[in-house]
Amino acid sequence: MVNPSSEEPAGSVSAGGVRARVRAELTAAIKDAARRQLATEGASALSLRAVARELDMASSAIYRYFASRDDLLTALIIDAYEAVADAVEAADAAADQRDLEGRLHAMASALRNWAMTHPHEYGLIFGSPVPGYEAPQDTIDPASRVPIAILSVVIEARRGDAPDASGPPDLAEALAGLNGFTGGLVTTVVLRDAVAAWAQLFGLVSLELFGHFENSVAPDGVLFDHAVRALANGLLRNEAALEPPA
Amino acid sequence: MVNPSSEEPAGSVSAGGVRARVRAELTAAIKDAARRQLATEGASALSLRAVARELDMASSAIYRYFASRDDLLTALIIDAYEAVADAVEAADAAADQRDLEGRLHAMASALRNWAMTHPHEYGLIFGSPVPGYEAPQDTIDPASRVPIAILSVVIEARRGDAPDASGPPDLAEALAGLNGFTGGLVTTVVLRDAVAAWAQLFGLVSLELFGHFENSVAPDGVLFDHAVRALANGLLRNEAALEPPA
DNA sequence: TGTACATCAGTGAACGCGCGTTCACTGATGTAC
DNA sequence: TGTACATCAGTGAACGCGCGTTCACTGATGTAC
Repeated sequence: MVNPSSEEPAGSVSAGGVRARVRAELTAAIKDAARRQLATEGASALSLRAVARELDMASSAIYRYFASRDDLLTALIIDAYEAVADAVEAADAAADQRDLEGRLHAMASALRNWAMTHPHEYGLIFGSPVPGYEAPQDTIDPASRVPIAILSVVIEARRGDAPDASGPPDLAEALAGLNGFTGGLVTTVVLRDAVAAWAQLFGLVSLELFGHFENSVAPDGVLFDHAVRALANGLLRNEAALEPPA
Repeated sequence: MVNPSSEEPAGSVSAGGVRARVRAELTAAIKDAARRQLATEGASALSLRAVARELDMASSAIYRYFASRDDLLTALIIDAYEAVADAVEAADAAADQRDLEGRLHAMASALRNWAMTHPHEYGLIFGSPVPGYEAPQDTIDPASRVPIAILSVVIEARRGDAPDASGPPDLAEALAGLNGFTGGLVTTVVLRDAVAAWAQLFGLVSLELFGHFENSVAPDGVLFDHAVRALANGLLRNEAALEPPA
């Protein structure tokens, strides 16, 4: 019922506007407190009562802003998706648009930086799904912004590939869901490489953040940097798309 | 205090052996019930009381087998690491040892298959860390078996690379933690590619399993197959190790 | 083989806790005339 | 500008629940002589 993300309904600009602004502020304060709690307790331990406690209000008051715990969680998830996407897209926009390798590197670094500075929010959206929580439709669009940003650069780089090398039909079918994003501008082999690249970036960040690089890879991002450069180097030229002799 | 994984202490073979065997069986039954619960509720909702309920015993009885909830969780985590590792290593062993690409493909497929058939156990070890749970030392060795198996094939394939192409010193430093595993048999550039490959496999499996491929990549593993073959093809030859023009 | 003792497995009650959500309510803020 | 009414924000008590862990205990199983 409560829909805090919708704009205030039309009404008296001064009076109604005040109420709406206060409401928006408290909504944000609740989400901030929830985020803070996320950082110390983890997603599934997120508690409405604890959030209310931090804000010095009755636990029942939260229900004026979010219909349920899951609603609050959904809001946090959407915010997190938007936040990483903002960071990644901003990094892309700040780069020389002609330097595709530079853009890819900038986006990858932005992704890793955001993850390192918001580890629990990253885990919320990129870790194992929260048990019992079913992601609603509203999360789909925000969730696709980052992968789309990365795919886009690859597509731009490889648009010129000969269309006769369009790859095996079963692969095309497996990637059919991406046609809406790519507009068929690119061969399926390139698309395969682009998805694999996104998986590698996601994998490097997640492995590090989730502790799987402990004692084996330094936490300074040097490996990440080199790996991304190598990835971009292979990906944005034709070499990496070589098919097995088969 | 309770250490269910240790073998039975020396004693009368018949009598002591019976008690120990019964104990081992119940320990396994507890872990099975816990795993079953994991599958429906997720890791952080794992409850000793629910496990006890499923086994028709008093909740306090669990404490004869595991000192605490965290101890049980640790046992499940270790089991899960061992189980994936067993699957991956078995797939490797079953392949023609001379066909390195085949071995890599076999291991990758085993990883994905295990993940698909044990999604919550996969999430337990490869998802976001369970809040408040600190992984003890005993998890380190089992956790490294899979990455080591994968690195090993790459190392074997690329052992002959010219040692003068040993790569930038900062990269060598970042990967110094891996020296114990590789014995310096391989250049740091190859090592970088190997880690990136592991990250890509992990990323492909995790993205799919955690729902990030919904509506974009078919769930039939066709993309995975093609991506792995392309990865192996590039990785096990020299081409993928080409450095950027600097 | 038989007996006295020690060890172990499992019970059930209890402690203290926190949780999500509902409900009837009080005041304050906004709206319509 | 003033008044009557509607809407909204926030309260505090309560419901019913499940949790991890401890404790003193009862029987059964194993051990030593």
